[in-house]
Amino acid sequence: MTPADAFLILDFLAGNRLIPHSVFTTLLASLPSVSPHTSPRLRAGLALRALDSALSISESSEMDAPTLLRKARAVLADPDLAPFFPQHLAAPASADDAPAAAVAHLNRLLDVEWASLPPSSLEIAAERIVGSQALHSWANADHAQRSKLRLLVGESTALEILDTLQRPDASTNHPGTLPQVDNAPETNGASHCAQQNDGAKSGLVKQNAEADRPQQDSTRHQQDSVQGASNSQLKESSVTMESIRGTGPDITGFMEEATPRVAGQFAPDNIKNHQVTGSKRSLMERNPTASTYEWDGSDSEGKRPAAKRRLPIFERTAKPSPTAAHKTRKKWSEKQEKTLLEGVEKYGKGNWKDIKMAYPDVFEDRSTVDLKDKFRNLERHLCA
DNA sequence: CTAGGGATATGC
DNA sequence: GCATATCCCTAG
Repeated sequence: MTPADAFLILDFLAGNRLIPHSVFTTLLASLPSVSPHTSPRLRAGLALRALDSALSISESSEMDAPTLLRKARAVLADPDLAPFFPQHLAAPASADDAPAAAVAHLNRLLDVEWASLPPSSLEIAAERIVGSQALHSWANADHAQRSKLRLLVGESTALEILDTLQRPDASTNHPGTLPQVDNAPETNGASHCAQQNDGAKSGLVKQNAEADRPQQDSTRHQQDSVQGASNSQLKESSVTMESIRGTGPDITGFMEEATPRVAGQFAPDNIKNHQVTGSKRSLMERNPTASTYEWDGSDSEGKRPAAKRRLPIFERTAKPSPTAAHKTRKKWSEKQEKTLLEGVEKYGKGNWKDIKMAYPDVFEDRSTVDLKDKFRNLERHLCA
């Protein structure tokens, strides 16, 4: 398992409250180490998990409230964890409160924080292949990619999506349930592209106490349904890494470069729109809150009147730049350069994907190609 | 996905 | 202009 894979799994598991701490701890010990530069979400998940653990009644005997409160405060004061608690959680409950009330209050806050964790990278990827963006992803996939997708989503779901795609009026389809089909349009080229990279060391995730606080205040997401689904698969204590290791296609292929360079269609807020109503939303239904936007945001492109519908097919090239305008140049920070060198030393030159995934926050706005290009430059310096 | 060549922006 | 850094395109 690559460090990148390990990160994806950890990121998902740590933020899922329904996975028991004992199970999580076992998994953590058997995964390759993940760099201390782990993502804010992962760090927040680990912090919440620690607090959750402290507040839970231990085994047989009921613990008294003062003891629970003491344990919780110890966690909140832990220098390794404290930076990752939201302000209102980290602020110790007022000393006047009765311990029982303080514990109850903390539990309530904890519930809110768990529910507010943004979706993990794996969940976002799932959204891309079976959720709101499934049609887009499948439409752009070639034959080999679709074979991979089929393995990931299961045969029946694949058939539904492919059938929807094949309809001539797909783009103007009305919301509704997906039709059932019973034929298999493609041969199944099961492609197992398991990656071998055992350079990973074992160990526990270390917390970086001076890293940024998790910035979750502005964008809160609900993920109850996702958590419920994952729970059914993973809450059995018999889960082992063998059940995850080396089975199925490499999902990281669908994670990388999630957002196009110039314009993206991924609006995180859309995720929560699913399944909040009773009936299941069709994959064909256009997400009412979906939006496209320019990363650059330099001009007022959105205000174009309806006349654009009459423009010929050259419309696209009439936009700001003929060849997808260069994204605003961003100088590499010293931290990024050092991290890149560290990554190359650790994972080897050429394993840009692993390096990027090992330091998600450092390279948040750098693609693997950026990493490669930058290292090429750094190399030139050394040779000169 | 990665390597390598090319285009473009930026600084002098 | 040229050199360099960053970004883009594409073959394998």
